[in-house]
Amino acid sequence: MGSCEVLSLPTSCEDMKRFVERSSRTSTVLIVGVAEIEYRGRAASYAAPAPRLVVLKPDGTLLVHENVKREPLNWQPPGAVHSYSCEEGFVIRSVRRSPREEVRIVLRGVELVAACRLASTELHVYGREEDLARLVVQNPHVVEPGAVVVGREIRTPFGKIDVLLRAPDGRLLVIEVKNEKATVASVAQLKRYVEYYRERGIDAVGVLVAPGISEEGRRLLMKEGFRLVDSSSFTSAKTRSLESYITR
Amino acid sequence: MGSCEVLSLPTSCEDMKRFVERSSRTSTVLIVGVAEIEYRGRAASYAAPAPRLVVLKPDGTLLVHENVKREPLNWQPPGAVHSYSCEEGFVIRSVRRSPREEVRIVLRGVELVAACRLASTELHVYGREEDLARLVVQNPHVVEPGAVVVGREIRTPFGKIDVLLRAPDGRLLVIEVKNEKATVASVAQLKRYVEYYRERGIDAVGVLVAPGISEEGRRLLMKEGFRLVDSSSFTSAKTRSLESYITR
DNA sequence: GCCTAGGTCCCGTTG
DNA sequence: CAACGGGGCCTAGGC
Repeated sequence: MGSCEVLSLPTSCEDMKRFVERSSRTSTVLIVGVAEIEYRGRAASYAAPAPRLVVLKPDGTLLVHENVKREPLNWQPPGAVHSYSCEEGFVIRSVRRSPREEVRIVLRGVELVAACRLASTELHVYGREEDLARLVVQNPHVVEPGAVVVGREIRTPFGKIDVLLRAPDGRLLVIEVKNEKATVASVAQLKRYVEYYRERGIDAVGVLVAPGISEEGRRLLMKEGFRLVDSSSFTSAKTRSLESYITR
Repeated sequence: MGSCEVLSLPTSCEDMKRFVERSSRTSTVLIVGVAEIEYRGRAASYAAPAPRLVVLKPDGTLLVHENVKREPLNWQPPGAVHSYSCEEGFVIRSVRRSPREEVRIVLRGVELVAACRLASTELHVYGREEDLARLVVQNPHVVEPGAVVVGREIRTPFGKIDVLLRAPDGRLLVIEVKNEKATVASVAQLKRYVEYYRERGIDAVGVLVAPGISEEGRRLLMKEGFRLVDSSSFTSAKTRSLESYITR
């Protein structure tokens, strides 16, 4: 269907400017060339001229990539406004407000300019914390026999509680779910929620549902008298749903 | 210097395979085409065939971008190993161990294939927490007149303390530095450090150095009797150094 | 807009 | 290797 348009080089800066202005509204523009980059905003940085890849997306996203790393060297998130000019070279100025941030790129030796219409889909990712929380809600007995679900994503002044259960003896079970190994910060988070109830005279106990915990996390957990439920016990079910999902 | 090589299309899958295998050791490879993507690892996802940009870096990084968002739809961090084959289309298989993760991309309608040698530099970003902590170490009096520096990045079982000061009255001042507005989690972190000392019978007080704090953060801060030092008071100095830096 | 928390977070550093 | 915390984190969801 021919969704890419490649600008034939060499060309004048003005031609490049016209090409990019025209195509960047609907297409993702790729530019490879010697780029000098200044960034000022929440922090600041300067990168001396070197060959880099610049990606401009129609939603205002700006990416500057080098030969290494998953992360761009410099960037602008969606919503930034780009403007182009011909000065010391082809200049891209990308501005974002709130927070006010600006990236200025000077391109000199341009090697490749292409504009491609790409998709913008919603990717469903399976196997996140939300999925694990759902499993807990559907099987509260894995935390404690006879426990019943009180609520999900309960808001407190200190954040949302993943799952709230009530044990047969009346105590509240505050459940914090972690998809990956829990850390000391996970336990601290749980502690904030439990203290919120205890300060209101409600008997609550913290329960961490995670596939494991760091040594320091365990220490704090013990000190607070909280419990750890190993979620690997029901990862088989998780894997099964995952398989059915991935194979369409 | 001609650092980009563009594969002329259309071409056979075998030619593409050879081109990518050859160039991907030293160059960043850009492929635009209709891509179908499966990911399995810490989570799992499936993306139906659609036009997308695939970036392969020599360090093993894999990126799949669409028309929107700063974040790639799918990816593999540095260290992944890519292999290529011709099956239902041009197939890229990218495997990472620890954690074991795999991305499989099937490319059918290929629109653009280019390989470019890009730079790999070290970018110095100025204005991060480290810089603010340095300012505190150099000017402990902004926290408390007469305070002296005890240490920096002190390790406790609950994490590293940014700066530790001793007040003229002998009390320890545990300083937590935040480059941006502090949150409830920042205060909780500080609380862990202070409690560490108090449990050992050492009189300690928490001080948060930040350009501001969220309302809930402030509430917890008050409750704990900690102090907030507004770092905007010495951002002028920060800005000055930043200016001298950015203008080379 | 602020605030909270998750993320296939990535990334560097240290033990 | 694990663990911890920063990051210009980004992104989604509430309010």
